[in-house]
Amino acid sequence: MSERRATITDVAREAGVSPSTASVVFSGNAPASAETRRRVLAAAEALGYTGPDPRAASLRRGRSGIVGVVFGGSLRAAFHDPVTIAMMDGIAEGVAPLRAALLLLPDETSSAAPASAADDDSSVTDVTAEVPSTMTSAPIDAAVLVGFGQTRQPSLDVLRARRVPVVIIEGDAGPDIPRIELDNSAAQHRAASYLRELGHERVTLLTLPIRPGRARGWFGHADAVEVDVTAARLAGARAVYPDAPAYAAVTSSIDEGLISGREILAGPDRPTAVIAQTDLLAAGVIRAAEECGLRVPEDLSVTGFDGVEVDGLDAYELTTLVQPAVEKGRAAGAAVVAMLAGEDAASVTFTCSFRTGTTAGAVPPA
Amino acid sequence: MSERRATITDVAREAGVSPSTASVVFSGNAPASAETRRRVLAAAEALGYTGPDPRAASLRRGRSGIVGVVFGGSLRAAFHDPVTIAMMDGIAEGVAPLRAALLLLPDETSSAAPASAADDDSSVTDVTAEVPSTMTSAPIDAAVLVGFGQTRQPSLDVLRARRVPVVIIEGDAGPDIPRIELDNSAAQHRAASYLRELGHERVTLLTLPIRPGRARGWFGHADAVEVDVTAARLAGARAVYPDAPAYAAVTSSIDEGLISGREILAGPDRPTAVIAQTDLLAAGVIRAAEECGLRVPEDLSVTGFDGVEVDGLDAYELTTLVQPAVEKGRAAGAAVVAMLAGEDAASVTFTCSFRTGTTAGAVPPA
DNA sequence: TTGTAAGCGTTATCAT
DNA sequence: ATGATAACGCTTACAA
Repeated sequence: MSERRATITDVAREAGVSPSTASVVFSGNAPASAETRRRVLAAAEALGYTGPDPRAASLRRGRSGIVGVVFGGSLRAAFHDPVTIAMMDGIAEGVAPLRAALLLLPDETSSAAPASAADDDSSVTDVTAEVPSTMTSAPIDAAVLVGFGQTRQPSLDVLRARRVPVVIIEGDAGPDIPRIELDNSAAQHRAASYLRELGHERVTLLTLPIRPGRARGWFGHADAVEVDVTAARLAGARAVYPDAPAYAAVTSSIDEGLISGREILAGPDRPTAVIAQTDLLAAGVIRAAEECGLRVPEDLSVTGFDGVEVDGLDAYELTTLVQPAVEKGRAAGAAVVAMLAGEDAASVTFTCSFRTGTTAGAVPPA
Repeated sequence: MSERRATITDVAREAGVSPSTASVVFSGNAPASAETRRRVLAAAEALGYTGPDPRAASLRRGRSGIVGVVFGGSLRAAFHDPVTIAMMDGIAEGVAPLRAALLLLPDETSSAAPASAADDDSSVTDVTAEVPSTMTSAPIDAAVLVGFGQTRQPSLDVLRARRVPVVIIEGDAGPDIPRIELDNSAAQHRAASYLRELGHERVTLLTLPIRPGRARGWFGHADAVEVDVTAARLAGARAVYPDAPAYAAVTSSIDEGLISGREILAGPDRPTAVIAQTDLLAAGVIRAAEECGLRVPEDLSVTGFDGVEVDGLDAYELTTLVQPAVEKGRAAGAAVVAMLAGEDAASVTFTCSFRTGTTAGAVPPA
């Protein structure tokens, strides 16, 4: 009932041409006469042939037309972040010349399964043990690493061993890997300076997590800040306000900002300004301020970071640092295209622009 | 400088075994002695061989280990919707037995590019013309269609022609395609009944778009509702409130709900309850109510739909219909697994559960 | 412009 | 438990 699927050879035979000619008609990689094209296409239609099998084509070509996007966490977490989504958009655009599609590769550490009995027998290290199987067996031409901490080294090792070209966004993967970066520190410095010019002295910093897994709360100069982005933005703020109290959130969301904001605003020495490390956190702080009956920016100034559209913040325009998220993705995509073309891709650092919104103003009179 | 990449044949030779034996060591598809395994692995390490080339393996196996996820729009739009993200999570879980990765296939209609001169010459229809090239050339084993309107028929045709197993979430793709559905109408009916029991008479419906591209605004019984989800939920509400005024949003977001909410609450005959078709819209309506100085639920009752966590709605627990979004995805994944195993997958309809939150209460005294 | 030929690297089958 | 062999379906030199 279901006969063997037609191949390009069948189509060629039916059309009375050679397989290579038929191939050329489908790929367009060489000229073919209109008449030949017509015959081949007609034969294809007659046989229900829908075009070259991508699996066979990719073996022969050595390219699959797929670019992997590796996240340092769950899909859910990644897509909760508007910046990540914008970057994905950019990556898709950037790799467009390749006509490539994006393969989602979440890189969650699988709990290290105890290996088989023969373990101490073998001196051979199974480097793939702590790496999702898709990472080793997905037919990707290149990979973009997103939001990568030091933690994900094993996956990176696998990719390098496979000689898959890799570019990393916001992270350090060693000297050979092109990086797409942001001027986090300088940018945050600008926002802090702005507040200082407005006269703010009592400023609190609301940061991203300083360490994976650490609980929400205050931290001091003694606490190590292990997350790069957090550290960079923190440094920029600290350059202006060296001794500002700092409070670390556990994630970037409005609700998290609200919870953190409540605590920050509850203290005896209430700040006149809060520098939040993301727009979502800033939005939450604004909510917290509203709860306390504080007006923004009259009683409290709030700055964010990212420049994303925060859904539900309609009434305000956030004073924030707008990062070119889509362009970061686009640059990563372009880097991939370059590497695949045999050129070597340079690292890029993007610059945030400071946007004066409506959420930061003069320091309130004492 | 860069010599040819080692193949499994090289590894086999180095290890003194046959290629098929080496293959077995890597795939685990047949038993191999510990000693053989050790030798092969050692040879692989020595040669820098990182495992079978996925492209070759997928040609031979006839499987790529990739499941496509097709969105009826841009990635950006898709990932803006928390329900979609939850579903993606579920799909990933559902296809886990396949050890497959997910390929993103946005299905935006490319502006029909005028074809070459020889056009009227040819009677052969190029069915792929209005379909993204990735759809025709991506090595996917199966596809999950998400949020699909009638619009995307061409892509579906391509997939069927390629004989790629397809399952569709919230949409109708014809009798042969397994569907993952929700009891939208019945569920919405429950929420409406609840409001009626609370005594509400003046109720306004805030719906999803009734037609792609239509502007925000009021609509009546005469207006055709072309979007399935919108129609189903609307019908459920209309069964209880046949003549309730209805207002269509243009998307599902808090800000959109806020804008719509303002207009809904501004009228002369202000409703005592709003039935919103999504949680995000409901959240926006609540914001709008707050703006007018209306208390929820004392002055205005609001119900949502979806049961997602709305970031920034901390103070309320939405009265809503909780849909099993993750399970929908999981079911789609399971259907894919079944179809790939040669079984045929049944359609599934999931049931929403009504959650009594804090946003709907008794009708305020006149 | 079209045809011929030679793989691309792997794995399933069937012996042994 | 291991080995020999034959595809999997296509594309690209190269020749005509």
